[in-house]
Amino acid sequence: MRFDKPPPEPLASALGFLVSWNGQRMAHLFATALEPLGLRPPHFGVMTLIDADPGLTQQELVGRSMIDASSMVAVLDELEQRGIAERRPYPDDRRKHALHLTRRGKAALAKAREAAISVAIEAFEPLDAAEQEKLRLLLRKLAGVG
Amino acid sequence: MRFDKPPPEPLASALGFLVSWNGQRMAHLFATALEPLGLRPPHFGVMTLIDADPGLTQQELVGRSMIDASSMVAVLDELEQRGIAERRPYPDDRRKHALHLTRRGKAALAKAREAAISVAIEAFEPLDAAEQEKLRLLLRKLAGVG
DNA sequence: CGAGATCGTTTGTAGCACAAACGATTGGTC
DNA sequence: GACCAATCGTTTGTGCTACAAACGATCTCG
Repeated sequence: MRFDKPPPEPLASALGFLVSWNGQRMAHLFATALEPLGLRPPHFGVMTLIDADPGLTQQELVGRSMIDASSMVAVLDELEQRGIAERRPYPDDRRKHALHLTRRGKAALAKAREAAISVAIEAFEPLDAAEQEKLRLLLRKLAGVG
Repeated sequence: MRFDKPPPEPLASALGFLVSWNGQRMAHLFATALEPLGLRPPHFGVMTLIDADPGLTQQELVGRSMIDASSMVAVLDELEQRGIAERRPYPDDRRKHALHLTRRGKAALAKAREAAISVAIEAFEPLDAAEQEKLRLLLRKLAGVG
């Protein structure tokens, strides 16, 4: 996808298209910002979830991340292989794994957060603080968040 | 991706995530609405462009649609095979093709437009007219449109 | 005419969603 | 205590799309 130019005019008037275009652009910027760290958005999301709630099972991660179970296996394999996360045995149920971040994983997450914040600041620069807040409220309402 | 539930709370507060989530949801809803017609979003986009400006070359379509040249070949192959569009010889340059919609193509586009409009109305139902307009303005500004 | 650019095309790599099936393990039931 | 169904993580396969590189045909320009 090319995001160097704003969308052409007939499309830029359609609200649905605008929502979709900005969304894909944002996802693309985010992925680009993460790339130098060797991470893709799914990795960042999973790392964030594990950090917020250590010991989560893969099933719980799937439920919270919108990543399907098949892909989750691959993401965790990569995180584990790189020493960022580890699957520990889950007490009382040998089918499950308890996911934890390693020390290296927490450091990597901190770096990734910096990149995410800095790209967000840059991306939303066209809007002032009040406009950003208004946008947030509208999108929350559109998304159906209380 | 699962869009049946609103995004989980730690994420729903991040503006970048909200933009991205709503965008992907919108794209997904749109694709689903188009599916019964045997069309995918790229087909609809290309059909719309050809209809608005008959005789466009593939290069011009690529420039206006954010679809890359490789994929454009496949999209046009499918549209042509289904009798929706046709590649006619381009006057003065035998490398180029002039794209046109067939009568059947125009009918298919009309149907697709109905589906698109109806899904848009449904998707933006949580927002009243004034809110939708405010959202449109904010997103245009964010996208860098005039 | 010849060199270089352009247009459409083909091929290959990669990420991701989705669906189906599998072994290991668990829990409930008779 | 044995059996059956459900669950968890996993593997495999299909489909769509972005991206990059290369190609033949054709055009343009010197």
